[in-house]
Amino acid sequence: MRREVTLRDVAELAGVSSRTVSNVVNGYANVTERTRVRVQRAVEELGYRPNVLARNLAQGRSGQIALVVPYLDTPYFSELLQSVIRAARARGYNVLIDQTDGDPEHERAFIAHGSRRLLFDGVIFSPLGLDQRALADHDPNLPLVVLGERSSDGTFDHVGIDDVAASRQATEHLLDLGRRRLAAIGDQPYATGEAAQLRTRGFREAHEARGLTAREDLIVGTPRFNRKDGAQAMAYLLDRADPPDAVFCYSDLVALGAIHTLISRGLRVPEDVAVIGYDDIEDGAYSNPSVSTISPDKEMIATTAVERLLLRIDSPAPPPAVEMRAPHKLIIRESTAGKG
Amino acid sequence: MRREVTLRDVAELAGVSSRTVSNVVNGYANVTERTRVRVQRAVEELGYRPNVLARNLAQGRSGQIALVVPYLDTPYFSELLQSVIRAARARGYNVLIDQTDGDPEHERAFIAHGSRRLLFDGVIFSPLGLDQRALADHDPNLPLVVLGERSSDGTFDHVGIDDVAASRQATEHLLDLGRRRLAAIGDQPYATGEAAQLRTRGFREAHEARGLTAREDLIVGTPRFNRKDGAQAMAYLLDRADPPDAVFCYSDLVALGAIHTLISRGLRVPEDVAVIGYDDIEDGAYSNPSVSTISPDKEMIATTAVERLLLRIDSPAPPPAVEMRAPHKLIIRESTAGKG
DNA sequence: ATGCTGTTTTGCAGCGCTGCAAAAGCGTAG
DNA sequence: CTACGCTTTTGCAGCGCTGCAAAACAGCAT
Repeated sequence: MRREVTLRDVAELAGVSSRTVSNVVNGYANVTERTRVRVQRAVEELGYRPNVLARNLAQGRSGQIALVVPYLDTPYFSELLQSVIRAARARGYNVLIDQTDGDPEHERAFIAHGSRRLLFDGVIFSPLGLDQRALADHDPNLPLVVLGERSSDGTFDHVGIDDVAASRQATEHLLDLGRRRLAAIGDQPYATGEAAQLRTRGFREAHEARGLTAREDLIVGTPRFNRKDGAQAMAYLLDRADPPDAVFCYSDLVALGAIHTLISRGLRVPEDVAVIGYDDIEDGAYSNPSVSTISPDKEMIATTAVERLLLRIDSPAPPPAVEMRAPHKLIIRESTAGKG
Repeated sequence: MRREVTLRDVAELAGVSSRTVSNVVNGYANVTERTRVRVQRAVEELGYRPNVLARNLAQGRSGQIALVVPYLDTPYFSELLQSVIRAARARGYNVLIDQTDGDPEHERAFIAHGSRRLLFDGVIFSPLGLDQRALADHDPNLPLVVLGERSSDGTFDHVGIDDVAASRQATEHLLDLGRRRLAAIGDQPYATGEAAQLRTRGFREAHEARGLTAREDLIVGTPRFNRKDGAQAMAYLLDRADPPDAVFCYSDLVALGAIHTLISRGLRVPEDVAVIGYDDIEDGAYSNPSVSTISPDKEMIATTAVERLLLRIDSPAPPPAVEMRAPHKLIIRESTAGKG
């Protein structure tokens, strides 16, 4: 395996200094057309390609950002991931992915002062296991953008949607159908369950706004937002004396699990039980029945997050922390509206 | 922002040479307990963390591998991705992800002699837009492991499952149910459609093995293996004079799309039409009806790929190319067997 | 003491690039 | 012909680490 071609090799062939070659390669101003052409030719003749590692070291930056999410096989995240990669690539950055499984230690390792630090210039982070307080304890020099329901403590940016309003909207939709025994699946009444709690709040507020009272006994918790938990929670609800006639699920996966249980028990969706989800993943649009849902603008969340992060990376003094709300909308499908 | 602590800083404090500090930090042998402790203490006192960028340059390696797949929001890939990350992390490597959208240019850029080259020490690549010939034209110095249905040309390793056998098994399962008008959805009769063609071959062979003949007019092509294409192809099949009584879909997403069409037309699955998919994605297990499928051992594919790649990266002379077959199994669910 | 062997520590060069500031070139004005 | 300001090119140091080979040390036998 022969040695790689270096700047110096090109310089020698072109008869200029290696610094000039660097200038040409990086498209700096103030290079005469004459030399530019000469260098360009030498570059091509030798098949020179810059050594990213050396450039990184010299510049003290890696040109990479990390995207840290709890689960990659969750459609919501894999759909988001796509948009993040696209946005970052457009700005010349690579994306390093990591899945934490919601493990607090793993999450902490990514935002703490650690040896991985230099591998990325900043982090887009969707926390699950770390609560608000633990989040505050991040490497102060690490540009950080947080996704989801945590709020900013002033040292990082935060991008999310208005969960309370969205949940309220979803619940109101169920009430509009005339349903009155509404269940909610997905509550998480502990420090790291902020997202869930906001949705529960929206669920309650929707009732109150109509002079109704949410049935507290129909609010069921789940450890995760996946199909299995949804299926189990639904089974639990159906085994009660007075099962619900509508269910607000805190994610589409939960909704899919719940629907699976309903159908296999011979119930009809939405006739017997209407179901609405949250996240607008692709599966929900093609399932039987298709799933009504809250659709956050993922593309916007991703591009906003990347933009803010790069701004943070590039600015010498940390810019003021920003709270950003991406828009969302209610999408009505068969699981609440029935067949067309 | 103050300067980072370097090896030299630690060396000074500990009263040893910077090389010794390096030895301690990297756990090299031949360091006396006395010095190790002294250095260790200095490291902690100063909060030293090695600069990965500098290490990379000095060692001429990046400690990263790239995983290049066509689509990240396809559950098959996002599930695979997880396992790859886990396996790589266990061996001290980070994973850089890229999605190509099946664009041949984009794919080529990743395996060709290019400036990104140094960013990763090797690539695990699932080609879609590049055919066998284009694949051969990769940077010979790039350790490469290819996933899917291409076969190796001797310059890279290949990991996949036996598509023909698996497809045959799926088809035989449908025949065992007594169905005789079998359709196949997903054929791609062009250079980059090797995966599809192997599945079609298996479909035909299953018929032949029983002295039957596959209905060529019921083999439908699709540009991609997603829900929408599955839904459309199914609609096309149902509009025929003699619609099929069973369908072999070349991916679970295609199957989910097909089932969606069937149900919305008022047909019963599997009573009227039995459906089997391919890939064993999680959705298929919780859909209504749940989807019978061919389940490739993804965990094994991922770990094998990573292992081979690292072997290739670490060995001075390129090891001989290997063709590896991961096991698969037939999973029978409601879409062929009905409710349990 | 001296030589020998094996272990531990060190010094230096160099990975390939970019930042910085100085040097060279060049055109115009005095 | 010299001076001045601007553009273009250069040289060098240094990013922080590791590879290599030499140096220092230690233990033991002679």
